Amino acid sequence: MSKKFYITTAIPYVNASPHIGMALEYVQTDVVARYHRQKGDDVFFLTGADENSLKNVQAAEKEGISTKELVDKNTKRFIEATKILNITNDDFIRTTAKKHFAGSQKLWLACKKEDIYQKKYRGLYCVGCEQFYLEKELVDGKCPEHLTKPEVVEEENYFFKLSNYQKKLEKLIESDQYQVVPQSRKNEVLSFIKMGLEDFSISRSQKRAKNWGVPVPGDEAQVMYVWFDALSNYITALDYDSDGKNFKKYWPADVHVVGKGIIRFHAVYWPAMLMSAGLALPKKLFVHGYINIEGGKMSKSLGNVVDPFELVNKYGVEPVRYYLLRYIHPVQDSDFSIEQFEQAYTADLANGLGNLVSRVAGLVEQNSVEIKQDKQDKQYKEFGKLVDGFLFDQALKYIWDKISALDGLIAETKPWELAKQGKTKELAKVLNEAAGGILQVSQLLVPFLPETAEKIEKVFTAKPIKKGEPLFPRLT
RNA sequence: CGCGGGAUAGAGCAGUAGCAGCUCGCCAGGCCCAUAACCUGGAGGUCGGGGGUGCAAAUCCCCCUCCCGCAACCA
Repeated sequence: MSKKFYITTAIPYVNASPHIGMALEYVQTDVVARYHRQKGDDVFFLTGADENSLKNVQAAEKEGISTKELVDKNTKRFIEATKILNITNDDFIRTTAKKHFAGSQKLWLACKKEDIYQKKYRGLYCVGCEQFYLEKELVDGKCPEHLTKPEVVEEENYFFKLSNYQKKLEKLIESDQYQVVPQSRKNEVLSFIKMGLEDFSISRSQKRAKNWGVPVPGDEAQVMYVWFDALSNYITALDYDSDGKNFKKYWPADVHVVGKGIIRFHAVYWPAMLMSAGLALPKKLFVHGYINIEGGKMSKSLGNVVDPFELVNKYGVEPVRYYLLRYIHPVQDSDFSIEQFEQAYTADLANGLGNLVSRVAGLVEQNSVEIKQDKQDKQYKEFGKLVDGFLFDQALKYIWDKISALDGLIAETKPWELAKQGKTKELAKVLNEAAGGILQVSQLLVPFLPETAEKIEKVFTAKPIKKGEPLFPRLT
């Protein structure tokens, strides 16, 4: 009986095409999913799109198209991104889906009555931005964007009584019953909780929501605040609405993967909502960092957005996956640079792995050596720990240390000399060791660079073994 | 006193107490099987600054400087 493993990414709002940051999240999550599949677990990997965000409405207005058209168009781009990045998600939830509407409404109704209440909210609202501002965010009492005075708007909304869960949440996080990784993020969450939790709004008026989003059950005048509905995607995708078999089988999530910007929603709001509804809680929250460009934030207005499509088209999927996993720090913010990317390509992929494969395959072919497969599945405890700990950079370093050791082995044993001297026995021994090492490397590589791993395995299990084309041609 | 992250060789980074390390670049040698790839050796750092604890600190404690994010109904 295999173990179930449910892993999710966050669902981005789709007001624009996906950028490299989302690609990072996709790839990281994909590695964990593939790793668990390789171990024989019954994996369900979910990703999707938040289509109910007001940002989508605003983006559609700007483009002069309907919101529906906009989300259809942009969600398609996110789905394409998962495809070109070779992401193995089992489902892609769109929050405009019927079952999502039904599911998030069901969750709302499942929450304890005393946890959801109505309250008047009063705030400074900028019509231009269509959002509320805090006093301190204003410049001279004016909206920093439009330089106009915001209106005082009063609206009655539904609130969630987060304050009821302060103690429970603190214990939940503290005890690692819901484990926040890395530790520094856990500390951040704890100190946030300890500062005192305020109730948060879970609805807005239809008017403010522009008639877009999930209606509050029993109150047509209100639409769910996007977080309430967005978070529920993790269960609605499993057919929570109909109490489907996926929900029964896979919930709770084993890992939620999210960016550092939305940690509170996942570490605090989400478990509180689930507790209120009497549902099981997720087990782990992995928080990754952001990708910076030359030390600064990536943003459209600065025109420094890195497009994953362009990268993949130019260099191929596997180098992009490799770079994101090896040189973008798994949890800290990291700089992206194309120079570093190309350097990694040349040094690690072309000169390192690619060259080693050609080298050994060539030696085997030239000397017609027979490579015996020893099919013993070796356990790499240390390596497993790295992947389970989301230390993708170190896991790849571990693999590349092996590659480098194999290059060292060849330099030391000089197979070409053994061949000249007619020492066929020794030659066969050395080349078997090298080929065996490469096959081990390809096994370790499977979750990270699936296509490359497959190619390597094909080369070294072929009969007879042939050198073939370079895995990673040199950049010109 | 808002919260967090960062400051380590020319560049990019790893390293949470025990001789300061990796990749690229640079210099010198080796090899010639391989994608002008591979291997060995070398130069280059007072680990942001100051103080403290320890036999021992990049690593723990305190103070300071600079950089970058976030500041809850914003994904």
